[in-house]
Amino acid sequence: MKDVIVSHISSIWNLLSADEQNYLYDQLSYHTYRKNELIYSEGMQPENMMCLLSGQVKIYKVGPNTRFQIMRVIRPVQYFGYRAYFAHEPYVTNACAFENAKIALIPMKCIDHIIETNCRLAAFFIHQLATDLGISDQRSITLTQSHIRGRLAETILFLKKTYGVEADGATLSIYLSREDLAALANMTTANAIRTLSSFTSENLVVTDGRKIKIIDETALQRIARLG
Amino acid sequence: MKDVIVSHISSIWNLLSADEQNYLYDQLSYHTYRKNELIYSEGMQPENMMCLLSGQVKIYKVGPNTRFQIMRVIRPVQYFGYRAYFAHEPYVTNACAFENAKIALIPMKCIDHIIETNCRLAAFFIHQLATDLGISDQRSITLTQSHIRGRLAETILFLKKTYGVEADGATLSIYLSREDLAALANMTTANAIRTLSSFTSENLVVTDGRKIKIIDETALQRIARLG
DNA sequence: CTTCTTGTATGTTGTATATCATAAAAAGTA
DNA sequence: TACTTTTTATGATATACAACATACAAGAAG
Repeated sequence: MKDVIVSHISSIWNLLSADEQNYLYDQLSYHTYRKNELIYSEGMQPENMMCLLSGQVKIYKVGPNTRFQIMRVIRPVQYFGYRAYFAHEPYVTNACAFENAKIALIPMKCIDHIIETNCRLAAFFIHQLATDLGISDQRSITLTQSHIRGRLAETILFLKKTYGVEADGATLSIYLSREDLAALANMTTANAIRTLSSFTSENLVVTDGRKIKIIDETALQRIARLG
Repeated sequence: MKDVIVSHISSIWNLLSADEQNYLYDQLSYHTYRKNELIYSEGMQPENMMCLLSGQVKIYKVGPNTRFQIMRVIRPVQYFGYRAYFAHEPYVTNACAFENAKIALIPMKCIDHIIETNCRLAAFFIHQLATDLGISDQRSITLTQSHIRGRLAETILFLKKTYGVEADGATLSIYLSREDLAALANMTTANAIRTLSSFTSENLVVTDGRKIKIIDETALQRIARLG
């Protein structure tokens, strides 16, 4: 089992010395989460960093009016759950599997210890955090300044860029409920449905259940850019 | 001059070995910016990391409708301008001095080089980036989910926490224009003025020009919490 | 001292979008 | 099968806020 994990987490594993690999090997563990199962929640102390091996995970926050907003979606093979530990804080977000998920757990204490002497691993996290911070700042602007159509268009394009498309080159390979799509684009479910069906009648996309196929990407880009 | 800089940037200077200090000492430079002068702008390649020695700097982004939003305000002595370099991106924000500012410039190439072997410095940046990412995520929620009164109340409390108060224990020690206050709280200038004067007539704050004195902090917290 | 500019203040109107309501379709469940 | 629950869909209403307009105060510049 552990060897399977190791084969998946190569992007950090390869940064380690043989000694460090041995040290970490003993500490690795593994957990499966069922659909809609909570992985961690706001206020908890972060102990492990996680690597999603398969399935889908969403990281979200709950606002004052109980509406929830998806901050990022984790796809295999990505790491998550380390930010709070590095900031010496409890978690400020919630993580939930929205498809059955297999997750490798890596104790942050070990990571912290290795980082004391392994600068390449440190550089990995610096790069990761710096990239995520840029994305988060960009999202702040998009979510607050763009109008509904712009936000939904941008979200659809974002999903294409992040998750890619199926063999036809146009259908998003991630299937989200309308509610999650709304939580990602910061709008109510009703408006996500409404706006998506506008896009359909304007021949920008075609939907089939939760499948979204992009028809006119240029037009979507224009809508996203103008807000 | 350089020795003055060194005395100010102790939080990273102290993490360096004697050799590293000597190496960096030669590369340090220094620049003063006048009020409203641009320090860097979106699209530029990041070459230096900066340390604000005195004055005030705002980091902001411009949205699709040309409205600008302040992402963070830098106070002495804080570092900024390193995120984009670490993410291998051009700047995605603009930085502008809104009070005459003295700024130390530290070439990122040098930092990058030192980080290859100095894990303590790497850990400094990891901590910094992780903290900023948490703040950015929290702001996303506040700015999108709270209503005007909640956003302004939260912004005032945020300014108190970040910049502190004067001798009376209640007057914010940062003086922002109404326009900047609005850009920070993500609203139009007119609404910032309007809402602030509501707060005044409700005896939550007292204003005198750009001075804001907090009268009823508990009430402000309640408004911020409920959105 | 005027004149011009910039920041502050407040009222009015229009519109984007949340909220509420209802219903059909789809997906589980017995 | 029938029955419940969830998801999707669409219309009507309410409201928060942006946009616009106007006025005044305070500096800055002539």
